[in-house]
Amino acid sequence: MAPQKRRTAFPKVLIESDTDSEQSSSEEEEEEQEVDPPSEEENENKDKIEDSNDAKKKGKATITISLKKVCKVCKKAGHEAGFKGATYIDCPMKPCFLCKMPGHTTMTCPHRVTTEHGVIPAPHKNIQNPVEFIFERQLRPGITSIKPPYVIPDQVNCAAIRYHSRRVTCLEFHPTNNHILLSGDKKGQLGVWDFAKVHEKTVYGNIHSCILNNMRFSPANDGTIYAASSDGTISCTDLETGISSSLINLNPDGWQGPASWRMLYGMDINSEKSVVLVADNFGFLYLVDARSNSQTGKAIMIHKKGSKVVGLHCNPFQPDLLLSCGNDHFARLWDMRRLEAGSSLCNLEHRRVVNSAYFSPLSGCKILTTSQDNRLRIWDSIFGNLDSPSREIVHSHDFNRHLTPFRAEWDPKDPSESLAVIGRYISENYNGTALHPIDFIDINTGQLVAEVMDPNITTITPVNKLHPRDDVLASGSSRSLFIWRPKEKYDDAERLDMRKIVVFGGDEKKHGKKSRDEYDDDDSDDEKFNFKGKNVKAKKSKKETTPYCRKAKR
DNA sequence: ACTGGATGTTACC
DNA sequence: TGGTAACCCTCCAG
Repeated sequence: MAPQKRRTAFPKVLIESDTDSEQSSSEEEEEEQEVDPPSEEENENKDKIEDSNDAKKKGKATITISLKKVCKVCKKAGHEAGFKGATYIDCPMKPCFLCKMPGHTTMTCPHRVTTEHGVIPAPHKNIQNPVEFIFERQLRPGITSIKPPYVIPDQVNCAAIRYHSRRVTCLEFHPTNNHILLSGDKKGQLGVWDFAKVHEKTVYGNIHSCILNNMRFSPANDGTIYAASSDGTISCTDLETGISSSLINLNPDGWQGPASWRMLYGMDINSEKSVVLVADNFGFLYLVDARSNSQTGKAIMIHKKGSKVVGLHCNPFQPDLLLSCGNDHFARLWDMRRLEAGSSLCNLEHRRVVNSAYFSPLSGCKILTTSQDNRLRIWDSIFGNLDSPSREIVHSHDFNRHLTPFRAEWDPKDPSESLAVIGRYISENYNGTALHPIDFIDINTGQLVAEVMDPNITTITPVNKLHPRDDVLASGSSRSLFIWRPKEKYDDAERLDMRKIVVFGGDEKKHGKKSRDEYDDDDSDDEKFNFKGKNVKAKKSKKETTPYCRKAKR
């Protein structure tokens, strides 16, 4: 850094305090703004250094520090945005934080989550192509339209745990063992937790060196998990032994700068073809043969060049159909037999980045997407008209760079394929506490079926997964994991005392200097890694098993 | 009970 | 088209 000259004489400091305006009525204050724009200008610039002409002549500057209260959102005086107790007051100068439309705030938004979400109904579609006709005649009857009553896991009465040292990024239930939950975090750690025996967990710490973005169980072996990471590798880990190998490593030469560092985001497995599909941050799809552990063919550009492909999903019913989504504002439908750049069957347009796109879990006929424009979109039939979504549901799940992106997930048990779960970004004031519920939404009507929360969980819960067989919800909120079950099925005695949240060792505050790597909440998801390239073919993961309760959280 | 810092995406030039 | 400032409900440590 260039050496700086010290001023010989300290400049005159003028402090504009807020006292004047507080003494005057608010009406006066507003008037003052209107008739005297320069003063507003001054208010806008807190700590502004202003050289007066007089001072300039003498070679001294006058520092004007404005202590007048300004809105932290728009920097204008006369109002303030932020929490008043547990209620957040929006800045009236900005468009609605929920639906993004100007003219009102979240409080008065017609889509505000109170009893139901805003639904924008489908444009009337009366064009029926032959495929759609056949679908309606032959396949639709297979999907029950009779909705069984929803069972909502709405109480943390089983287990809560914290062993991740970074925010949770993904969750996966074991395909056969009902009590095993796998979790990945921003640091790349993989947790295996038996939530029936609350204290039993294993954390694999050296499989990946940064964000574990997605994971899937091997369809051939339920003791094996595949994971895609921003370190550019796909790992294949044996859950019993912790032995892990890399299927591919897209950064064999290590860190050569952000322009070349490839990160893996979307991942899924096509069990029919025994192919692991992954996609990277530059728009490319890679196919890896799960038997030979080798890449088949070349990488295919499936999204806009240079854009992240954050989600991949193979159709559960029709294995040749692939769904992808990413930062180019599109979800795209592909035929696996004809995969090449620009050959998508369909492009589902969104107004902003698409966080996730999933086929419905049973029939695979519907598509549910989550976009950064605060809308869930439902396409009712992949055989029908996909030019526009059948419905848009306004829901608060905005991007915040410090959070794992929200993804609406289907309930895999719901035979009517109408229930979805997604965490909510904006809070509500519940008895004086600002809480961020987990929303259960009927995607046919847009109605909010349930909002699930616990007064002890004040953090946002962007990661949620419903159990494939049991009435269980697993959620990841910041660094913690929670297991929810239906209140109605358990009496209060079984309710978990949230003070007994289990926090395992290795996460406890250390005294003295902490290394940057250890504690900074560095969300350096993409560019600023400091790791050397690793190209490990097979390695034994370090097992950190700490079977004791370390601390009771308030 | 504060405050600072980490840093992805977008809008704008 | 590339570079960069701005950015609304975080979260945790100090």
